[in-house]
Amino acid sequence: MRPPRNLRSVAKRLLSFTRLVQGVNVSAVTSPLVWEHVQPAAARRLLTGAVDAFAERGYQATTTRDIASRAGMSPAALYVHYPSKERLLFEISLYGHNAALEVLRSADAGDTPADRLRSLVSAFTAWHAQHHTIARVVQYELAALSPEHLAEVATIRRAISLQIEQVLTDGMAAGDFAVTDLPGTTLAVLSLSIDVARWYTPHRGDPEALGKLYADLAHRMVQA
Amino acid sequence: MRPPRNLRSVAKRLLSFTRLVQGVNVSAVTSPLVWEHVQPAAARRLLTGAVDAFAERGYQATTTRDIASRAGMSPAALYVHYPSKERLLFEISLYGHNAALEVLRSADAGDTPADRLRSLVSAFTAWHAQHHTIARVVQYELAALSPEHLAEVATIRRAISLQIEQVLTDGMAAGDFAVTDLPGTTLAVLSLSIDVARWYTPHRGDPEALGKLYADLAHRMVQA
DNA sequence: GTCTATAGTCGGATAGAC
DNA sequence: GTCTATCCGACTATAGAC
Repeated sequence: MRPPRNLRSVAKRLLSFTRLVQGVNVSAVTSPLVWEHVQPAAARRLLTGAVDAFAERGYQATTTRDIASRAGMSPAALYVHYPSKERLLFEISLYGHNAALEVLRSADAGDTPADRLRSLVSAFTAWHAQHHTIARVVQYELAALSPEHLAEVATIRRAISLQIEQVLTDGMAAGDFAVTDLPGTTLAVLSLSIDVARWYTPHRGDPEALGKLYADLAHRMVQA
Repeated sequence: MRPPRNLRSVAKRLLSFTRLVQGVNVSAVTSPLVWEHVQPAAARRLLTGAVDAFAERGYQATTTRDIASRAGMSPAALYVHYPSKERLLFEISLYGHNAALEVLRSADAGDTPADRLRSLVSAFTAWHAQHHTIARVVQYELAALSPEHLAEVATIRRAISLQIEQVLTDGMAAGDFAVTDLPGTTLAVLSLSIDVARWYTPHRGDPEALGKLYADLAHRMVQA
């Protein structure tokens, strides 16, 4: 005798939705405030559910049923808002890359290259900690994007890299930094912040404090 | 009218096997020398195929058909040598973790904490570059392991972390290092090397040279 | 130990009612 | 815009011949 599938799936979805609304579901940790521009609310719920699922289990291990369930919907409802699972990934990845670049551009301020570098590394690191679920999708799910979508985010990645490379170049020109391998050191500085997305969880400390620590470490790596 | 499936699949497998034997298949880059202890040869071909596939596409995106095909076999033959796809992942992950720890233990030598740290970071970084396919599986596929298998590799990961923490502690005690946040700095040093697995490809330079650069950067991060 | 064939399950995506 | 129901392909793993 088969279980009453309809009742079970409805109950599961209601439970999931309730937990979401009450905000106590530990797996649904993405702040909805970040995605306020995504309308309507159902599309936003799907997107935040996808971010959490992709970050937790990876893109390939995440099912559309899982995403829909986190948003309190049936699997079919997803396709009203997004044409495919990959498109959902792309929207997250594109937004995340742009957000990371914007964080860097806003942080590139200071009287000396050293001040600028500290500000950049601090902000970039804190962003990866604060938004570690989005960052995980940004940094570790590139291979799941379609070739066209990958090309689009790749241009943003180059801009991010250039932002760090420029301040190192300026610091070398001013004699403040001693860098023998510019591309290698650029990559190392970026790398330090990016890897935060791999291991960070909220119980591992305050994103701002981590940013300050990493700004210090990065500065020491390059100073003359 | 259906295509002749038998002939097609046999042809594909023969082609795959031929490329493997000739060693010109860019997707089959894992050196068989590393896995000489895996016997018989068929099991070793499956394992190296799995390493390459997992590193390239991720565990979840890799099919048993893909692995078998890289080894020049039918999907069913895989189960003669391994009871499941997850077991294949575990064998790779366990071996990789042990290899990484062994590299650190062998490298922990030198007259001063600074020499030891440089040696450790240099070797750990070079290993992640040299064996970037294995390293990618080790660092990015933990979530796909069964709880029991994950627990087993987690103990090795703690030993790896301790190896770095110890030399930092010794350097602080000797007054050679100025480290304010020991756990944070330990993680940062490890992080720098681990992230190499994410971006490294052979065209990005010599593993040994990268090791030297990173040893220098890590030393500068902590020196008094 | 390898094969062909397939069982049994699940996934992305669609159809059509409301 | 959401649902239920389902298609259809692909997946892991197994059965049984050789």
